Amino acid sequence: MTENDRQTEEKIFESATEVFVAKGMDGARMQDIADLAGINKALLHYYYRTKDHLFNAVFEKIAEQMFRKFSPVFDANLSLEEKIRFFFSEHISFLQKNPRLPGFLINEVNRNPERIKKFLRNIEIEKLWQTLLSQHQEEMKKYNITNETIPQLMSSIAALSVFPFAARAILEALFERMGIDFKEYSEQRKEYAADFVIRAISK
Amino acid sequence: MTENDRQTEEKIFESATEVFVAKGMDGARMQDIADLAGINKALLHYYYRTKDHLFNAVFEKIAEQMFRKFSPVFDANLSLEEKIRFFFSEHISFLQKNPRLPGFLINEVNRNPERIKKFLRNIEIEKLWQTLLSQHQEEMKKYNITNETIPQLMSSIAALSVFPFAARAILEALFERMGIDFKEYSEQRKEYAADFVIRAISK
DNA sequence: ATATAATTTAACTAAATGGTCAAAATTATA
DNA sequence: TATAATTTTGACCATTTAGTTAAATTATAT
Repeated sequence: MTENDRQTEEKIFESATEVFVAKGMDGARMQDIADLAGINKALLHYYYRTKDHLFNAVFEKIAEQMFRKFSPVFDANLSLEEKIRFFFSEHISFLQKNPRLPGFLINEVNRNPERIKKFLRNIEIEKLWQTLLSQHQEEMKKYNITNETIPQLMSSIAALSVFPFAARAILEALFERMGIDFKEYSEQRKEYAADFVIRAISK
Repeated sequence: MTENDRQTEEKIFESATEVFVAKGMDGARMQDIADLAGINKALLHYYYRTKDHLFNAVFEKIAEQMFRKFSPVFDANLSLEEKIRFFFSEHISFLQKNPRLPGFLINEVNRNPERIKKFLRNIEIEKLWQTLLSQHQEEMKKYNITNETIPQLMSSIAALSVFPFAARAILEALFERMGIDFKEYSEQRKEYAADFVIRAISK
């Protein structure tokens, strides 16, 4: 039954995602994935031949989700400032719903740097890049953004969005003793980070 | 022989650090640590009873190193701006020498959030906090830093310093195709990040 | 209905892994 | 130098784990 089929495969994939994200590739157990999916362990191997296959499928999906969130920034017919606000709002909303993804990605990318290289080869970064540059030539002059500082700026923007979620456990440990709630903090962050960047690039 | 003793114990600890940082707790193998230390696996258990014991020792040391780098900021008789520059310069220099620590910490802290909570309980954060507040009351007014935004600001500073190293593999994959060298980037970053923050908090 | 194909399971295997132990080697001590 | 204490080792064990297999069950086509 193709319908039932799809159901089990999907259930396996969801369970695998949950376990891999929580425990990482090395910490994840095929048995745990099977249990969570409510199926036999052998069935995992029927749908995804090996742990590696299953993990790769999960990783690709997650990486794709993470990076997809960046792309609207490149098309949208918005000013640079609007794009920055839009990005933080969208990306942090996504991370609020998927708070463990940053930690997962950072872990796996460190464990196997080749994987992300291969993954990014399929994304035409140069193209997106050129789009962005041509869309904002005048603004970049205005904001004093040069080719030299673009990587610094881009990585700073990513840092401000992603880091709090990657290091969430540390921040929560600190916040706990200051009476700060992480949820509140991350909600505030959408605006704070956007303002922060915009002030930083305004001379 | 206490001297020789110290040597093997140290060698074990160094090897364990290297392997744990590279592979994480779950990915690390006691055999690999023993091999790297040039000793028998049984000897690991002679000095550190279990893998957990050994890992805890390594983790504590690394966490301590990471957070120690923050503390001079609290004593130094410097202006807020000087402290910011000082921090980025010092912390990024440390990370250049220990580029894998951020990824390691983020991974392990996500795997076991309790560990970092326990660790931070031994650091008198409230005290450091109060020191900082009292040292810079006027400047905080000048920069429009309120009690509300302090967590946002602090986490932003940490993010700008730590994130590029945690996500180094991703950045390198991107930079590779833009002809940018990570070493150069991280050297530039000390000044860029400091300027970035200072502009961001100046109205 | 029946044969064929696809899905699911229980039981099993081989390899890896953390940990143990008794003996050997080395070092300290009387 | 003899003896005791410590350090180091090789061989071993129990458990865990990814992966296999053959049989059973279910769905599909004729």
